[in-house]
Amino acid sequence: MALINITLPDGTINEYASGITCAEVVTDVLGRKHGCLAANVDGTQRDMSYQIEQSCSVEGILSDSDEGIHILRHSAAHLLAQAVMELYPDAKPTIGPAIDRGFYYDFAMDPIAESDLKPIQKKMQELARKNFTVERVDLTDEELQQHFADNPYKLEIINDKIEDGGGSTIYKQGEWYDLCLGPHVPNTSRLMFCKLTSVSSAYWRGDQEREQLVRIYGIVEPTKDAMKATLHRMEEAKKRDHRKLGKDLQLFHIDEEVGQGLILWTPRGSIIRQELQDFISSHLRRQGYSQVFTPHVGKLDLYRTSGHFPYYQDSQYPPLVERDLMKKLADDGCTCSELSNLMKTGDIDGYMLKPMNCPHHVKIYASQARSYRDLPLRLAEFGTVYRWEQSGEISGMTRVRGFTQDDAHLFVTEDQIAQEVLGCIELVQIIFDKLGMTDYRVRVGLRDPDSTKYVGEPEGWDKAEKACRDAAESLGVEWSEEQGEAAFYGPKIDFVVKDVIGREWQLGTVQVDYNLPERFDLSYKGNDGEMHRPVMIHRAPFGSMERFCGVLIEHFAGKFPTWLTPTQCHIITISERHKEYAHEVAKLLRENDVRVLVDDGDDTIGKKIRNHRKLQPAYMIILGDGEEESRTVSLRARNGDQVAGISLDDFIVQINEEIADKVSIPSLAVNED
RNA sequence: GCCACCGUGGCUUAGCGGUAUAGCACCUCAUUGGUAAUGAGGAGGUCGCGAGUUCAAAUCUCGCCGGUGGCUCCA
Repeated sequence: MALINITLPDGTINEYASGITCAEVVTDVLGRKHGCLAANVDGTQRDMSYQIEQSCSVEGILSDSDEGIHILRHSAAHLLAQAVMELYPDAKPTIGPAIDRGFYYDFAMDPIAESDLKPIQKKMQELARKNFTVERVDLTDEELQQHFADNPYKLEIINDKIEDGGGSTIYKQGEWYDLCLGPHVPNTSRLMFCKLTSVSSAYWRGDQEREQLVRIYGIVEPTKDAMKATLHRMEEAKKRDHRKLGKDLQLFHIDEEVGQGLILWTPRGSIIRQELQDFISSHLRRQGYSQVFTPHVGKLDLYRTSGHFPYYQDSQYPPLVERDLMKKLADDGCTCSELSNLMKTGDIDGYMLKPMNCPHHVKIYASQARSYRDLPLRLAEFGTVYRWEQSGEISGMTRVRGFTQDDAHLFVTEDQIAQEVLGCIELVQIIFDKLGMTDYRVRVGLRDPDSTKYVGEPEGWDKAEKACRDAAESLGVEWSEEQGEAAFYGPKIDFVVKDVIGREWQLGTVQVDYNLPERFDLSYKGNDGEMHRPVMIHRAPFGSMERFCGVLIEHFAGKFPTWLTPTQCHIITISERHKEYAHEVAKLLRENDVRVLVDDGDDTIGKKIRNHRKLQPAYMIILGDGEEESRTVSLRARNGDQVAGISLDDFIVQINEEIADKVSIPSLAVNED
């Protein structure tokens, strides 16, 4: 028998007989209890049963590695399908991949309820315990057709994805088998710790026009402890959900009578928003932006010119038509669809809630003759826009129908693009740094070189794309280039963050735009005396105040830094005779721009502390005889730390410093170990 | 929009065919208390909205409104 050399991760080379399996190699190296699920053979993932014929490198894949957990999840999806097929023989399995947080499997079957998951999960555990060997089998094209003859979904995949004559593989465990490339765990006992989390619907191949499938989600962990830890993490995440905290902390309210996805900022939430806006504004002024204000509506014609009305109608609130015109049309017997047609063709006009601020800003640019000396012209506005999101998409503050962008439009010459894009990015960096937000990724959307849908000249695009890349690079965080992800009018940079349950949300965006200046026929006179077309940069570094605050609530888990905390100090009296001093302290703090709240009620001190904790003030100030006599305050921090006897004057100085510096964690009363 | 689940006073929640349960918050009284619940009392709900079934509906049925999770991270 031929001998082969196998290189191990540490560089040593062992000699084995050709045909040895991955499992045997790994066992030989790591011992019987190696815990590997599969192996990398020359960098390619293989099953443990894979027979090695030639010299190569081999590395075991452990269940707690990224690769390992992925395999575990994928195998758990198979186990789920096996369980569902035993309980619902008429179901047709379709696809079941591993995903970032677990796995899912889609079935063509009658809808099931969440309560049906328990029995399925039980069946999975039962099957896992039977410890089926998971076996890879090579099949020819004909055999594949036979094996999946009763499953049109699998046949579609076979026909679409598998080259003729190539055949493919299935994985078998017991009687059940599935079309799959693998690799998979060697046996089902590895899948003991599974939990099905939810059931929902999905369309076959994500296409709304196609069959609706039942999707079952689950999570799997290699050990009982790992499962416990994951479940605990999920519980903790729930506690910092901005929708829960928004209610607890009285930051915002959504009222069904006002409308879905429309945020009412309560007094406490408004303070946070206002502080953020002030912060952003101060940096905008430094960067040479001009603040503007524009109304919430504009004429339909404006949006015909910009292209919003014809192209994005489905995601806009329906247009507003003047009352007299409406009446006249009604008297003439005009139907709704006729009205809609008349608006589309431009035969009648109306108004629209603005879906974007750019057309208004463009009109400010165009209100004067511009010369190259005016550029770059940077127009900024906290502009509120309205979009008709699908009802099922709406969620808390992160997906809404009315929101305020920290918007700006920069009108620049082509030569200025790079520098201005960089300026936009710098602003994001300054503010993210201040807020301690480091967990975000940057996506640079570039044009698809093979497509012709893009407006503008290729040379301009090259420059703009380079500007976006360079800007992203300058941030020093994870960023990726995505070809074909550019808007048709220019490349862009997006900032993406995750919420507590791991969903990704796009916050800010910087977009270079050759299109709108064209559509609105914008121009400026260059130093050559000729007329030129400016380029626009759209940028909303935080996306919307709503989404940004939602993400921020979760980022801080409701424990905002002092400068953002709605009520920074809650003053608590020990007894009734300290009332006067408490109000004196409150008055003094207010005069020094500190936001305070006084509780001079007759609850006990313990009770008051307990109650006030719910609102997460930066500090509680406890006032009793001692404090009053010495004109001091005693502080209690959020973590329970206490400092007594700080002179009132010192405290005012210190808290004002803390507020001015925008430190992320209130630290005045925190004892250092 | 589509699928599943959910909707009881400001918040959390019991009840799931005989006109509603508790805690917190709120108000009153007593207590004047030193760092995560002092005691007693009180007020507050047409059980999301509308229809239907029934002698009787928070409870069953249907429609609507709203919320939650999900709707390609592809065999």
